[in-house]
Amino acid sequence: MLRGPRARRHHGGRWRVLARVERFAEPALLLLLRERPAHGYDLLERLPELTGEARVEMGNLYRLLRGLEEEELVSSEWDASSPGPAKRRYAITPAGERLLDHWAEALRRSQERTARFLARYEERR
Amino acid sequence: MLRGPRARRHHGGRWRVLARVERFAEPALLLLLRERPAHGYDLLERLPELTGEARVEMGNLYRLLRGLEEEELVSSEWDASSPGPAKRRYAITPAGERLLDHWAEALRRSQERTARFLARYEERR
DNA sequence: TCTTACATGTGTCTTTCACATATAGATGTG
DNA sequence: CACATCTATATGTGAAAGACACATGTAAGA
Repeated sequence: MLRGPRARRHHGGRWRVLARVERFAEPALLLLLRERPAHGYDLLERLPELTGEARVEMGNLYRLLRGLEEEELVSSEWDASSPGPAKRRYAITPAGERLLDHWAEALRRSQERTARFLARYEERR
Repeated sequence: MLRGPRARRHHGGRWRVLARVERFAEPALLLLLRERPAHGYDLLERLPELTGEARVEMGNLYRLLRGLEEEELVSSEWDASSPGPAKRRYAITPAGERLLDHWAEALRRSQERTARFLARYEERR
């Protein structure tokens, strides 16, 4: 129950807690794409700037990108211009920008909840 | 992909984003129990003080409490003193308090990550 | 030639969580 | 008394997100 990907056993019989925001990869991708269009591998390398220690797994990233495209939150096309393996270049859509705005609001509310939690935690530490 | 329990369809064909912290019910329970021992139903009513709009579902709460007890993060005993249906009174253990401390640290790191995200979001809004 | 970096994917299992349902004692209301 | 409601604790089940492993192909460099 406490085991698993988000709270892993770790040397010394303690649980490693990450306290990640659910589906944080999604707003992170949208934010990176709002700054500039990019392809998947590029996003994979830039994501840790936003997600930190909690890396996004490669396979899931590409699935997430295709999911976002199905929802018309991003668009993509094969980029034949540059050399090397074929790459798909993604760009954010207006609907994607609106969703990012909603994420930002939700993240602000999340910040407030967590701040209240931490204040209450410190109260009688 | 964007559907489901955490991002629900909502009037007007838009996705409601909640941005909750994963497994937040766990530190919330530990914090409430550190303040004073309580039984499940009592915790169920007090949890919204910490979780806000994101309610904890009853069935999952009792499962979570038993899971925490298996890990010896809380202890419990049947409370025959008060009238009404039998209730199980939970208390936090020293291991539970240590885990709560780890959650607090993780939540602070989460706050910083989210703050960086929001700052970057505002940058070129 | 062989390895490594770049680039995009699929298969599959576990964990978390939502939603529905079951059980039972106590209390109030017609 | 019958019936509903509140208190209290559970189980069953299915969907979504994510971890981990693997597959495929191009290109550059040792």
